[in-house]
Amino acid sequence: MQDMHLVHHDCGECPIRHRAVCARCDAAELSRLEQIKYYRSYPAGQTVIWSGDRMDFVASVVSGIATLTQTMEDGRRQMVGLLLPSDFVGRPGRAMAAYDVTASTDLVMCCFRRKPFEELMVSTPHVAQRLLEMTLDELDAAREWMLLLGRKTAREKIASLLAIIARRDATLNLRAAKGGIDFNLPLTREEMADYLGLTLETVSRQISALKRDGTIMLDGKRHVTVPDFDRLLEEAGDDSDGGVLG
Amino acid sequence: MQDMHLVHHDCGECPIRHRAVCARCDAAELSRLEQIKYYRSYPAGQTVIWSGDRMDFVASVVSGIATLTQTMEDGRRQMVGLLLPSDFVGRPGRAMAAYDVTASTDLVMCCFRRKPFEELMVSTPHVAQRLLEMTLDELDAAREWMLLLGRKTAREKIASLLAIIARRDATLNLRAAKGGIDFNLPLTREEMADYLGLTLETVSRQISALKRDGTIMLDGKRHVTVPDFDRLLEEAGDDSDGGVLG
DNA sequence: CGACAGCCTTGACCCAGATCAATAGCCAGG
DNA sequence: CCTGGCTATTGATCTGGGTCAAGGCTGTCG
Repeated sequence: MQDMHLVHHDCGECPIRHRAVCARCDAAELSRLEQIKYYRSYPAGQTVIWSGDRMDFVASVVSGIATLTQTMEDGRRQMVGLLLPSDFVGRPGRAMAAYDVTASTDLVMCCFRRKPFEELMVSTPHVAQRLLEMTLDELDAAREWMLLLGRKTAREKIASLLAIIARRDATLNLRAAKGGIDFNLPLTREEMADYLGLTLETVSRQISALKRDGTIMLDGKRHVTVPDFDRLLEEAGDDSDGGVLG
Repeated sequence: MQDMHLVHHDCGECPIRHRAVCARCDAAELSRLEQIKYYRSYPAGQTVIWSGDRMDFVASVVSGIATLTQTMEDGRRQMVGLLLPSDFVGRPGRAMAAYDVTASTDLVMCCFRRKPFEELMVSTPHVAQRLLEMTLDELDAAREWMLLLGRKTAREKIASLLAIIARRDATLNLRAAKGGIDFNLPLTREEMADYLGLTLETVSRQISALKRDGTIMLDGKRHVTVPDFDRLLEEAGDDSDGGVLG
């Protein structure tokens, strides 16, 4: 957000260089990517693409947060993805957007026109390899989310979301994820509700409840402090470790 | 199921040759795969792998149906994947199973030891390409399921599941998906409940309700006839078309 | 400064689906 | 044939979270 203006003509200095779809590229591959890339910025709240629209680019989130949502005809909404810096948007080989993509905060994306990118995927295996790895990670995340949506209580859902945001925030900002943690919620109550399969009233009530019994502390509506992360994980109903799978 | 004994030493005659992870392979690549493949069979109900167990193979489902489920410590279960013939099991680059894999019917899998398969992925781009494509499809399916789990009513969930099974059954058996359709439910009421984030009682009640008002007909507990597929889709709350995205 | 617009919180009430419980069909085995 | 073990159905009741409604807080703009 503060670096919306930072447009890195040199990929070598890009903050997501080692996590994005280009992570595995060598210098030669990177320069090919550099030739077809361009940056786009969106202010918070703006829609990047509507589901069903033609989409002739793919992109990496450079800074800010984007969301993927599905909407039913009667207006029920479900967020199906939360895209943080380095996450990939779009699907090679598909011309139509399958989801609404929205900038949840101010957003900068590094875009590639779809056709050249697809050609590049065939010729530079490192891009395809990394994309496969990222897609498998997203599939795992989606499946974890399925457990949350199908089986967790409202309180567990909120605790899980806070834990995930805390963890992601910690990795992005290189702080330790143990002991007292604090972070800013990047989502409104309504966006949280859309992500968790709840109503915004229930989100609000459960956050109040977690505050009431000391699992979290709130400073304003957005700033959260977690005095005991393990306790939060317990509330989330996850296996205590949050273990990384080899 | 009926072809549990069919072990195809010649990939050319394999029923999933053109849909599985090997779909794009040329003759040379296929023969390399053929060298490292082996078949395994599991009777209905048997667990293929437990979540957290070491898993040193990956595989394609040849015939039958397998399920992926996640379980919480207190026993709540959520199915996160339904694997039909040609679907892929396991994750290259990961040694631990992330989910319980269970044979829901008698099951035959075409297995590859993980290490040789990983090496082969690097050297034969067609395998990696196809795997990426399949993973992207699964990610889309998982996200569609997130909408179902987060926002659909019990009745819509049942209708959606029936529609999906009907459609998959139709493509596998090359029957037309319009007009009166019939198929066998490959899942018990409890498995359906685990998939839909419901209890088995609710599943039973909603199936009875759909039968009562003529959306489906039941012959025994497993055989379903759908007189009007569009009506079923309406009950599922999906956009009428079920449109394929380019 | 006041007014309005967005967000958020809290309360009262309701209902879809969970839970608890009883029963029925359908084999396989003795 | 009866018995026991599944699987499924159906009823009665309970409850978590949805719905509806009324403010409260904060920041921005005139």
